[in-house]
Amino acid sequence: MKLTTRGRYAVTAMLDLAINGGKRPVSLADISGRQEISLSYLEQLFAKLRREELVTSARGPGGGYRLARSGAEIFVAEIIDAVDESVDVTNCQGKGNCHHGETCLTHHLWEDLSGQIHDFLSQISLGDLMEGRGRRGKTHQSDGVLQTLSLR
Amino acid sequence: MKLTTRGRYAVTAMLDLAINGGKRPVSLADISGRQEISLSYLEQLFAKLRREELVTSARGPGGGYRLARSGAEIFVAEIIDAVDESVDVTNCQGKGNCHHGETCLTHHLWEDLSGQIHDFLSQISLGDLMEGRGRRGKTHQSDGVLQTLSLR
DNA sequence: CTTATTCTTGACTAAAATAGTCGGGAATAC
DNA sequence: GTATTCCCGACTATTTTAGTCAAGAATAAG
Repeated sequence: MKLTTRGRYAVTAMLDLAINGGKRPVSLADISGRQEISLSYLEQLFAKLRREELVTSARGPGGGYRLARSGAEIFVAEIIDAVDESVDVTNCQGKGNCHHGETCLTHHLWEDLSGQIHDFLSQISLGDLMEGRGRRGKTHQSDGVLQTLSLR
Repeated sequence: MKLTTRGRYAVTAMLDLAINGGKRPVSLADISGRQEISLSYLEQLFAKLRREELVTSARGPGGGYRLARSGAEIFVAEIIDAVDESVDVTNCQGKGNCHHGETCLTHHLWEDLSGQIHDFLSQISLGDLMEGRGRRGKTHQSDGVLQTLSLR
């Protein structure tokens, strides 16, 4: 799991799509204008998002992109995975051939953490973000989400 | 919040320090050997970690670095913040001067998400990782942590 | 006190990833 | 038919990452 500006652009663009996309598709030119991301760069990102079936496209005048599913069913981790091909972290390629030294141990620990972050982002949907279930939202039951974490 | 290979190196190195550092300090040469990170690159990273008071140093033979606090009191978010200076995300600098367009809205949503990730990583300590309270650990009470998330 | 070890610092360089450009093409609504 | 929009590949510039190098300061140990 990596979290770079490219992933941010993708999530931002998808959020824009979720917000501004009703019945009509949204053109990349629109997103480009609103989010100040270059059109051609968006094209590259959406090529990947389409390959992963997170969006559908329509050509021609009035065309553009739509979310392939509802915002409640599209998770942040999916978006980031789609555009940000993850790197292999270990230098033993999981072959377990580094018997000496702690190399594999710490790599393994990192992988665990990375997996946790991924799981975390797999539980946050575009819909959640839009509904303000971010940090300070719905003060009733979903605020304080992180306090319920029993990790420590 | 950003999550790049540099942050991974830093967390890995700190984990190595937590694992291999007992009474004696650990030299960067040792970490470099075990984790296969170039010595000079480690030097750069540890300069920042020291500035943020996450480690203490001792010069001379037998010298090296120590965790400034116990592993249970050093959190992943701190390490990443120390080495990975975060970028400003908005293009209105929070001045609230983009009245037209949804730019600020999506940027705000991203900031919320970014904050959530940060909070999440602020709750995982080096000690937690070492104790196997990662993904598959202590199957009794701390496994399934993520299931307790009530975000959705 | 000398020496080897280790941190400390800054400047520099190489490599990789990111972000953006360009030009042409295909589909399609009007 | 024509303007609009997605689609695709190649190319380039910029930034970040990773690594190198060289000089210096502190200090433990002989």
